Amino acid sequence: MTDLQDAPLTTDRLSELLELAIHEHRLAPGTKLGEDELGEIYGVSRTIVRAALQSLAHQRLVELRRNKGAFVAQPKVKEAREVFEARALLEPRTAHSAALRITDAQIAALQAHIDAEHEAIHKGDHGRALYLSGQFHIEIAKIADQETIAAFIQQLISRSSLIIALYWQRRSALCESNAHHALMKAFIARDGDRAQELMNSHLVDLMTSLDLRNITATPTTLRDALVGS
Amino acid sequence: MTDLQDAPLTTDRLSELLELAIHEHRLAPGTKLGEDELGEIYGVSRTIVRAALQSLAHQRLVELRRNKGAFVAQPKVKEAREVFEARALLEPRTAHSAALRITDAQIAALQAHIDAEHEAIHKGDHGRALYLSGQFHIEIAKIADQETIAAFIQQLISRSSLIIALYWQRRSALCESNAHHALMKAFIARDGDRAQELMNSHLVDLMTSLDLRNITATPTTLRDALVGS
DNA sequence: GCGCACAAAATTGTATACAATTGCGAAAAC
DNA sequence: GTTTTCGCAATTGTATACAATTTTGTGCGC
Repeated sequence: MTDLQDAPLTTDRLSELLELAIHEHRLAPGTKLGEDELGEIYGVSRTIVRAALQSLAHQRLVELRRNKGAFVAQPKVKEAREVFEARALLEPRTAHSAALRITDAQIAALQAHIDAEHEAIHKGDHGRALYLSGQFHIEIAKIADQETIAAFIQQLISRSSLIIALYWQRRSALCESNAHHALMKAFIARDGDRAQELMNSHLVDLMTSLDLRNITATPTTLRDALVGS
Repeated sequence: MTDLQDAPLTTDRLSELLELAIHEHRLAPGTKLGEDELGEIYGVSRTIVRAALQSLAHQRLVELRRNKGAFVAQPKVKEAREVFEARALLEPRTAHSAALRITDAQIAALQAHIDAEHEAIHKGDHGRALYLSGQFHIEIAKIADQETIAAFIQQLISRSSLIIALYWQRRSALCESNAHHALMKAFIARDGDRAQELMNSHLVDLMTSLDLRNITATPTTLRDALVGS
């Protein structure tokens, strides 16, 4: 369970590990993240754990309840909508910029990324596939050379992963990365307008594949219902 | 110097105090924020101070250098551009939504906000005027009922304050809140398109009032030049 | 006088100890 | 048998002590 390298974990590294676990749906929304528990698992003191949890709380991946502890966040329906509305504002234009700036090397890297995504799907590792699928969007923001927006998108992608865990409705056909493939073609053609349009449809597709009708944010499992207030 | 209420400060409260100080230009970019120093000033232990500094670092208001300490951030020219590009992506559409949703009570509150802004300018309290000017934008995002986007805008506004501290060129005529007044009229008319257009021009105006030509991020004072790497 | 090396002081990084709050459970009362 | 209440266990909040790193200051050699 602990890292292979027994070098003491830093705060940032621990944050990354936890973020990855959440992103890959190994940690379900509502799960309690006890400080002592995490500290023992990763061989660090509560000081480090607390800093990492605060970091994740800042990204809205973790909810801190005073004197209660840290829990993997459970975004409400309203928050889910807001996240996708924010993505709709940021990502299409960013894809546009990326298409105009992308280099051949970056195209190759993106293609490798998609290949890895396909491989994960083929292996049935849905968690990793979902993670890579999100990273694809972040890579685009980086290609657009917009670090500030990329940071926002990164947060929104992570939160989207939580939202998918809670509100995904069609269990089959996870991560139809046809959309990513189509985007690639637009990038190769350096067609900014088309990339923007494709990204927009992609996000609409994603959102409509969620079930955001029900008002109550139903926890996934019975246990979560008891743990979460 | 310390708070009137001698109740022990919480992490969040300390973050707010420091953020306000940065926003009002009482803390200049590059200023070193020593942990012991802050702890003594506010009567809390380094534990609290560290948490607050980490929080501010997440908002990019403070830069943490390992084994060196915390410093008020000094955004580079590229970052300054990125911040305003992100604002240009988020705020006009948000103003549009706000104009369609705003209630009479919210209009009154916004008007009171503008009045307070004018008062601060009249008193010559430029720091407070700048702060209120930023809060105006955040209020709009809240009226649009977009908490997620509002949080992003809040961060961008704070960072804009640092950018203004570093790159403002016309020293006179600070915070021409005519723009805010014009926006108010669009809100009162519930004219979404006009609000969106006005917000866009307002941001362009703001950005063109900066001097982002020079490649080197020149520190404001000689001391900063020595402190900053 | 200048420069390098080593030592001391100061500051940050981390762990641990203690305080406060919460939640659970057992015991007692009805 | 059910409910209420008190107390203990567990967990988080905060402060402090210790370790590691950086910076500063001093002295020796050239």
